[in-house]
Amino acid sequence: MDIQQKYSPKVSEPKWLAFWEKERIYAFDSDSDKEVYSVDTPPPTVSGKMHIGHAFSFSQQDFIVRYQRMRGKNVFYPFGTDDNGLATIRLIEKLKNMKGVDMGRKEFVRLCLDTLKEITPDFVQDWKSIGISSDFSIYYSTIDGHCQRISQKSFIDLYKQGRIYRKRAPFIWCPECQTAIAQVEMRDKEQESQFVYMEFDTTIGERIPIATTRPELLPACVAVHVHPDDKRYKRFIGAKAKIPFSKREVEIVANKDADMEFGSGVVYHCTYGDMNDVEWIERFKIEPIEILNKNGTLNEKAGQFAGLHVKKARKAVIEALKNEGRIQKIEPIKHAVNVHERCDTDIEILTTDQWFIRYLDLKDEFLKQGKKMNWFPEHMRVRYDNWILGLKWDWNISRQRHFGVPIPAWYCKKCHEIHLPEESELPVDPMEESPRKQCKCGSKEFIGEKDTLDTWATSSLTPQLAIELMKGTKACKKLFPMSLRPQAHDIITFWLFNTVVKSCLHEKSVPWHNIMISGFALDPHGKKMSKSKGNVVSPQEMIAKYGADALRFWAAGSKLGDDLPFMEKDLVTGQKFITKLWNASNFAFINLKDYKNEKPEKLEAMDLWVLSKLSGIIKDSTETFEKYEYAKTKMEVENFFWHTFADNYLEIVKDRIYNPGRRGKGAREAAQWTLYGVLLSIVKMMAPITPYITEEVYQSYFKKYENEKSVHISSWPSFDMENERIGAIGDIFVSVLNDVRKAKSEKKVSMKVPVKRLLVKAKMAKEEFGSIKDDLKAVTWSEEVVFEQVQESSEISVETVVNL
RNA sequence: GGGCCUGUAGUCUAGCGGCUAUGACAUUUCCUUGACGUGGAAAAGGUCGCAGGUUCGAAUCCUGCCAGGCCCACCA
Repeated sequence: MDIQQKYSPKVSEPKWLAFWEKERIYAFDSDSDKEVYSVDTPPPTVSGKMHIGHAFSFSQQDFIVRYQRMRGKNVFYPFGTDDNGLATIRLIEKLKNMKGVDMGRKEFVRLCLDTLKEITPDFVQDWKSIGISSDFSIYYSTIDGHCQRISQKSFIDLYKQGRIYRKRAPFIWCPECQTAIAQVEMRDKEQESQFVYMEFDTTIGERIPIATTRPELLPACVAVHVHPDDKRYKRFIGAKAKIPFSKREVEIVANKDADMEFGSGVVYHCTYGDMNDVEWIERFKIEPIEILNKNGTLNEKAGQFAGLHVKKARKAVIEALKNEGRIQKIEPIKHAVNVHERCDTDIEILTTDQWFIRYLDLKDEFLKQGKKMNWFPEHMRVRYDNWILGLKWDWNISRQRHFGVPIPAWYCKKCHEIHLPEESELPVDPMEESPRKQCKCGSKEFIGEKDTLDTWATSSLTPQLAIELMKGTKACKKLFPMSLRPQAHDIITFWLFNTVVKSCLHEKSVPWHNIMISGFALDPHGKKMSKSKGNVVSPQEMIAKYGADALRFWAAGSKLGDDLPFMEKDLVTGQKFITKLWNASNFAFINLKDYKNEKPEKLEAMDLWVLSKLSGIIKDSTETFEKYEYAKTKMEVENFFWHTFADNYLEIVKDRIYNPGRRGKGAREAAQWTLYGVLLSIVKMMAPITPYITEEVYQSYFKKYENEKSVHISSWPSFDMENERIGAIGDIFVSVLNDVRKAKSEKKVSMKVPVKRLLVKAKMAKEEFGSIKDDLKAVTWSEEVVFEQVQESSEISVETVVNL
């Protein structure tokens, strides 16, 4: 193997990436009896390129996975892409410059699948480049036949369990995407709006003032609510209000939900301005009047305003009210409106036919499941709990979209009976195929369901999607519940919660034993990155400039769950570490040409010292890695490598290595053996964080003495040579060395300038001092070293007198 | 309005009851030492957000406040 003079990530990273793939270093062994470590890898959405947030959180999960692999586990780390959602539709529409709704369903799905085939390999390449140690041959796409089958099977199973029902009900609707959406897909948006105070006539002769931001819903007003204790309006209760521009009269009722402080204190109940209105319809048993079309325009029930879009209707209604002298005042108001998180459109409430999973009765069960899993960091569980406690509606799993996993159902044309396919028929597209059996009523004619499943209905099955790929193998049964779910904190309420729901319903079990939640990558000022702010950092550019190891090194700088500002200088720090590790290894092996891989009879005190320190680092690193505290591991190993090993130990042993004749027999061999062992341990402990440079060092130097063909499947270091007394003696040594360096620095002379007489006063035995004297003399360039034993309270009290 | 997290040197951060409060980047000075100048040695830099309390002892625990972030609710 050629050994590079200078380490270049540009050369080495593609080389080792190709090596790992060719040698299948990260392959899952499906026939093995070894303990399995299974990972429910987050499938990224195919929507362009990997972003820095991906690089951040995927690196963090990869640290843990690589550590577990080195601990000897049979690692199951599949890779998937999530591409049945709106994000994928948007991307394809953009790439192909067309609109999905203008195209036939079959045609559009075909186009999506073809386009995905083209773009997915490039997309996945980014994950490979950053060094994610997945077994990429275990791959799924959430729109492929395999996933469609499992997703549809889940639907059928839950239907049979009585958990799935279809209902015509008012639900959150996006008029832009023209589909129902879920509670979790809504987002708050601050908007400037007008707070309109309007007056309705009543049957008691007086007018009642109503404040609203949605005057256009006036034709849908079904009641007027006032607080029962509101003195201003008590007399109206039981009377009727006359709806302007119509002959309708509605009840004025008492409702404690009406906030006396807000607006005029009078609520006009429209169907539907928000989900509160839905609740009130049920509570007061009122017939709704629906005036909205699916595209956000008003229908014929809106009378003179029919045909207008909501925004235009608002102006028209205000104008008309003004003309009738019914406007008291209009206040500008800034308030939060619910919008669809994908397109920023104000959501509406529309009554449509939808499929739901009934699960509100299982809230306690979900909370219980949450407690059965280990959360890292622990406090992330609270977000999960809060979300469950705040759930109000069943899970709507149907979407009115072309592209997605079809809902496997037909309706009998004659009797409307619902028919589901057999498991063996899956995956099925009910728009293209028909049921095999005729209906109970004798009819053979069916209408296929044209709705598709919510993307989360499929991605909540990622453990099953991945594990089913291993069907029939020996290790398959050992994969569930999975060992680890890694993800970021933004989708605890989506992906994580939904997966727990499915697992609970299907498997009666938690889906994973451990959950690790990553934070976000922020811009240098601690702000969220977004395309609109223009503060987005491209991981591809950073990798090209500094290498993947440097980027991973940065990602290892933040505690799990913490957000981390991205600063390019941190990559420079990583780059320096990588160079330093390369140079130190280079130096070590220049002097290990005649290395014999056997433990020498006698080690010098300073060898024992560095080994003792190393033992402590190994112990700590292992403990911290077990607790997902890779940032601590990285920090400790880095510190040890740089300061204890490179700055001190290497300097100390140079004399023994260069001038073996001047020193006792075996002194050089002791240094060599120690150098080798310590460096190998450092390389191994850093391997999960910086996989490329450690592989380069391992392959260039260690490979000829070690058995494993890659450092990444070598065993995690474990040995214990911790020795308190040796540690203390070595610390005295380093303390003296620092004093000498300080003295030379103050005199502004080179470290190489000889010290005429070095006097060390310390609390240690004469023999102990004898064991470090030669090394000390050499590294400080002293001509004479004198020791004076003192009795002081502190064990490592040192006084150094340097005569230059 | 509720919940959770975070406030440590110019910047990012470690420490989360007891050593002189850690390290990196930036700053200053020195060292062309035979792995590395992408290096090494040293210096300066801090009311540990603010105010109380608990304790022999608080950056660390408790209470309140202030600031920032995230999630949720309200938004007629």
